[in-house]
Amino acid sequence: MPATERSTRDRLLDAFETLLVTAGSRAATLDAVAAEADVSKGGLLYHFPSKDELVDAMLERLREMGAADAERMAAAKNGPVAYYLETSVNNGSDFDRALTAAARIAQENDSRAGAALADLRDGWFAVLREHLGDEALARTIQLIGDGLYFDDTTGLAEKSALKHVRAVLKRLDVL
Amino acid sequence: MPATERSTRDRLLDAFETLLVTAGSRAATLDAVAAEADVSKGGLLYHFPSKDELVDAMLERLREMGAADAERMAAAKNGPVAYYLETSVNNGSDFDRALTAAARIAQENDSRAGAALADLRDGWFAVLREHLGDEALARTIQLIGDGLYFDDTTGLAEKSALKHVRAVLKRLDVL
DNA sequence: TGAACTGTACCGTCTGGACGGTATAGTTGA
DNA sequence: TCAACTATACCGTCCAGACGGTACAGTTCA
Repeated sequence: MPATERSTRDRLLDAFETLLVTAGSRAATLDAVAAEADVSKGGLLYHFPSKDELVDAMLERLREMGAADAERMAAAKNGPVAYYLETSVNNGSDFDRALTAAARIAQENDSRAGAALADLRDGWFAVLREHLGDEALARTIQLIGDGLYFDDTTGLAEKSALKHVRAVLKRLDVL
Repeated sequence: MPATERSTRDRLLDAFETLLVTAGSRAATLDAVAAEADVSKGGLLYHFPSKDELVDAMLERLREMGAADAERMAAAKNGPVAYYLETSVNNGSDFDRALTAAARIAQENDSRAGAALADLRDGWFAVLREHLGDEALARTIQLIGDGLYFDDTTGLAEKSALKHVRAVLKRLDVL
C-alpha cells in the first residue's frame, strides 16, 4: 500500500461520486463506476461486494469530511458565518462532490443518506448557533446556505448571490 | 373531457409525479406509473407514446401551474414575500408535488426540466424584486425560499424554520 | 534455501431480472 | 361507430451480482 498514490478503493469512491453528481443516480451503475475508475467490474466488487456497501463507504467518507469541516468552520479566521456562506457555494472540492453525491442518493429515498446529511447539517448549525447566540438568525443563515447550495447543484446559481447576501447580513450586523 | 373527474391523462401525470417524489426517478418506471394510476401499460402508452413525452407533458403542466402561482403571489393579501415563504415549504399541494418531481428529473441532467425550473424561479424573483425595490433583499429572500424548499424535499425540514425567518425579516422591516 | 501454501488484489464472463417500447386483439361506453 | 381504453405477449438492452479464474507478494516449514 504505497502512500504516494490514491488507492483503488478511493478512486472507486471518487468515480461513484462523480457519476452521481454529473449524471444522476440512474447513470451511476457498477459498470460505469468501474469504467470511470479504470478498474474492472470484478475489481470493484472485490472492494465493495454490493452497491449497498459502496453507498455505505461513500457516506462514511462523507461523515469524516463533514466533521473536519465543522472544526475548520468553528476556527475560521473571518468567523463561522463567512466560512459557512463561502463553502455553501460549490467550489468543486472533494467535499462538495461528496455532499452532492449524498444528496442525489437521499433523493432516491435512502434513509442512510438522509441521516448522514442531517447529521452534517446539525454540526454546522451547532457552530452557527454557538457563535451567534441567536437561534432565529442561525436558522435563517443556515437556510441561506441551503439555498446557495441548492441553486448550485441544480445548475442555476446566480453569480452575484453571495454578494447580495453579504450586503443584507451587514444590515443585520452579522458581518 | 368531463370536468367532474380527474382525467386518465391527469391521473397518469399525477402518478408519475408521485412516484418521482416518493421513490425517486429510478422507481418511476412506465410499469410503475401505470399501476399507480390504475391504468394498463397499454393505456399509458396510448396517452404518452414514450417516457419522454410523459416528461414533456408533466413539465408543461408545471409551467401552467407556475404562471398561475406567480400571479397569485403578486396579488397576495399579505404581500408577495409572506406568500412566497409560505408556499416555499411543502404543503402537499399539487404544485409542490409537480415542482419536486421536476427537480428530481432535473437532477438526472435533463435540460428541459432544468429550464422549466429556471423559468419558474425567474417569475418569482421578478415579483419579489418589483415589490421590494431592492435586489439584494430580493435575492436573499429567494435564497431563503430555496433553502426552505430544499430542506423539505430532502426530508429534513425544521418545523420552526418559517417562524425564525419571519422574526429575522421583521428586523429588516420586510414583514 | 526453496517448494508449498496463503492472502490480497484484481480481471472477464455469465445469468436472471427489470425496463422501455412494440404489437395486436379484444372491450366498453357515449 | 369510434375514442378510450384493457390484456397479454414479446423484443432488445441494460444492470446487479455471482463466479471462476489470474498474478503476485509474503509466509511457513522441512
